[in-house]
Amino acid sequence: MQNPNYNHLNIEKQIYDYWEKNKFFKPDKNKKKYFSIVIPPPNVTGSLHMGHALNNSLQDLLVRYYRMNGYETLWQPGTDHAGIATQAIVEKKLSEIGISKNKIGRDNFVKEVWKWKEESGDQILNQLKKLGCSCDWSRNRFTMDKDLSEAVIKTFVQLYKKKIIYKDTKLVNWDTKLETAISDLEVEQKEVQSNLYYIKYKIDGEDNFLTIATTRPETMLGDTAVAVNPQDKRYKNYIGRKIIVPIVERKVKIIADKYVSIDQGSGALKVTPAHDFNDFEIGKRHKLETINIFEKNGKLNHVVPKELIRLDRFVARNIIIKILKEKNLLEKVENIKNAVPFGDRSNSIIEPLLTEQWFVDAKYLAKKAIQVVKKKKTIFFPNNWTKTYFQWMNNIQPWCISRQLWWGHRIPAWYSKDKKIFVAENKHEANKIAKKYYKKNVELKRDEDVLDTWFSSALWPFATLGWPKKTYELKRFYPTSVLVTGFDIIFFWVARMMMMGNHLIKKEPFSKVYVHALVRDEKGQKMSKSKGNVIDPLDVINKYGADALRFTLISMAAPGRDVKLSEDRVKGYRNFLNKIWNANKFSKINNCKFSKKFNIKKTNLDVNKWIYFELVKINFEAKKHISNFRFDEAANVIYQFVWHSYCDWYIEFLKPIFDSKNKKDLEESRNMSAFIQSNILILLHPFIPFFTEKVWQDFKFINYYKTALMFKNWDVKSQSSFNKSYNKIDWLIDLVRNIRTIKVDLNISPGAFINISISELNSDKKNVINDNLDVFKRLGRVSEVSHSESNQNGVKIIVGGETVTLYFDQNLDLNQQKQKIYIKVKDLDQKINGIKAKLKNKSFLKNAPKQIIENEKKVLINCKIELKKLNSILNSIKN
RNA sequence: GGGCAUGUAGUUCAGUGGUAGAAUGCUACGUUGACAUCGUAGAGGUCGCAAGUUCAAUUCUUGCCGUGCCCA
Repeated sequence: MQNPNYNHLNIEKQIYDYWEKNKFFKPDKNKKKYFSIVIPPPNVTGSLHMGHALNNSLQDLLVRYYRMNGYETLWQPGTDHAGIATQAIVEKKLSEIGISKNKIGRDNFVKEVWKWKEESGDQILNQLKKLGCSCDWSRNRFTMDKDLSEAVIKTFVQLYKKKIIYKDTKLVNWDTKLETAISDLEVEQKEVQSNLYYIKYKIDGEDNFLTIATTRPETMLGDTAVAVNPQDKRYKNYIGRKIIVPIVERKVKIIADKYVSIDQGSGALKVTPAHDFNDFEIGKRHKLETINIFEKNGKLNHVVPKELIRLDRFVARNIIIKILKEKNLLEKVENIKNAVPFGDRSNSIIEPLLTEQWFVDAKYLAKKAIQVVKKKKTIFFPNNWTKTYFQWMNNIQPWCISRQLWWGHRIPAWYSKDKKIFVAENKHEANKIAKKYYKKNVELKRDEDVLDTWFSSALWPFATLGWPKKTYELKRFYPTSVLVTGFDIIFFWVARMMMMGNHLIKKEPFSKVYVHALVRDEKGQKMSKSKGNVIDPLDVINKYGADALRFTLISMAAPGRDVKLSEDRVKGYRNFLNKIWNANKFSKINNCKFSKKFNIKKTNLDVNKWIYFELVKINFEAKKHISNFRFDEAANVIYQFVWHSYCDWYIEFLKPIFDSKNKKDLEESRNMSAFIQSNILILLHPFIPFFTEKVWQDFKFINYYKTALMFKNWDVKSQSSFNKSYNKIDWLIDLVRNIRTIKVDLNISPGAFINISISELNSDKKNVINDNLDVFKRLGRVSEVSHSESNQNGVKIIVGGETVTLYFDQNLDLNQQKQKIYIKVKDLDQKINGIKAKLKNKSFLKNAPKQIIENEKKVLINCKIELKKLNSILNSIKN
């Protein structure tokens, strides 16, 4: 005897081993069509969170679905090297044992990082296995792998030659804690309480002052102008004159620039081109001097007054305010809310800093990336992300790709002593070019910086397939079929892959981009450690199983909606697995399996045709939903079918058949039952792979279908002639429901048996009951079905327009029943009047489609019949 | 300020130009040989508000109100 409850522990691991040992995840070359996905490579430092769980559940669903249905399927896995994060982890680890990275030097440090990677880098991949992901692990890649590094270097050199990569001095977002440039996407604007200081700048040669307002008074040390709006009448006369920056006592020009808004602050703006993005632009327009006042760690440098040198910028701010107060130059201080940039890795305030960096001409690359989406070669789901994509691509800024780190792809640029740049794939090549240039051997020094991690990730969809080599995989699987990703990395990642793919391969990296939402807690709040509302997917997997978690996430993945995850939902779907488990137990007890003679076409029993017809319908719908990326709907229709059609009704139908001794019926039902059961596993496999594969094995379906469930296609033949039986059983179910309801209404125990008369039924309906007599009696708890009216007082009910009389043994209080019918009559009257009015309305008759009008007429007739019957029932109760 | 979503049952969410759905929660009853991680039945909705288009609007349009996110 089987355990009454399904227990996922042990089973999931056992099944995963079975798949892996048999190398089931590898693409099968003998297929006509292909389906490929590259995983959004998780950060090598990462561990599985709910976002990953959702993202990868969806990918696995797709991959399994297409693999089952005869596609050569590749799910390419791997991780990215996460420059900043990884370096920080290893640095911290080393410092715990008293080792500083500067002491051991670059080469040794990088060795330490590799050591760390070998030891802990696969954590998240193992967690993906727990989730059931069917990636081809034999192709696992890491963005720092040798071949991927080669692709990166090659790309850099190629883009440099085409002047798409260049070196420039620009303001970048500088992280003073990590001491590196970071991408503007890694900068998070946070609203904080700040002081807005109103500071008086003395006009040169006058005793008058202009007041400027700033939240960052310390940057005044680098001011090289004060700007006003040319339209501002208050300041018109001052334009072109000089003004003195306090403390540094620097004379700077008062300039006019439209950027300054008249009504913000005092209307006069201090301009610090070296430390503010907008000021930098103003500086360019007016050819202002840029004065950098910061060291790379955020402390003031030597250009500031002595007493401030080497002070941290926030310490300096307080001192400056003090000095201004003393000099009576601080007019007032306002408390305001403003947006301050924070680095999302270091959580420190980001400083715009003027440095020399490498850039990619993203605007140039964006052109093609925009085109392919316009031409619908790449399609977003849901479609509205297209807009976001265009908006960002159209306003794209040069991409700063150099990072002042040690961990990453080192920039393949070498410098001679006179600072001439030689970009080449290796030092040998660089030497050669340099020799040609100088006509002699010269000493070259390699660029210290590494490339942004996203630079290598941008090559992911093709570098993992072997590019720049022309491999089978590249030819077969590129463009990949679909990218599944969260919307938060559309800019980070999708856009970059699109730019690189279209430029380097001249083809879009993916045909479709499915964008899913974020996973939040049950109250809709973002999960975060500081809030303490994080649900760890691994805990959930342990408690309820990976299948239950997957089904929950998938069924809640409605487009454009955040997934609000609560444990109750997971529990509910765990119960669903248990329900199927027990239905299977029922099959086993009743010896439901395939016999050689099984032939669907020859099915005889209505109930078997009914469930088959239903299966065909659900199979069709589920397929449709999956190809439309409506995984929630797909999950839903299958859930409904399994629980409410198969378990609630079909198994109940089977019971009397299995109890009877009609061998033919028994045989047919055992076969059909096995067929439906196996198809439930087929439909559910992409959603809950462990459970379904396990049951597939237990029931030896592998012998009948000659394949592991993982490769069983979804084909079922439709049998349109079963339609009749489908409708018959539908009505029968309706009748049984009505009998149950009336028992509750009349306060009769639901187990009590009753007699019924079907004399008023039409012959079709009579046949339904006659053809399914045992089933009907059992489900309706009916002992006698008579074809004539008895003298006994019965209760009449109307089911699908047809009247049936029920006889109860006890004397009944029919008052409540009467009340209920009154309400129905009232509702029906209202409805009839509504339709009558409609049908009298000339413009309705003129404008509405024929079908609608015909339907209204039909409804009216049915309502009238029902009303008549209800009234006659009322009369009979009165007597 | 600009953009994108979103408002439907107590809750979480589907859905539709013509009769409003699911899951879960709730209530009552129930262990009948698959399953109490269960079954049966039930209650529960002015589809955010207002105007417009239409024979007909929860659905389309506009405005307003509320909520969330992204960009500046």
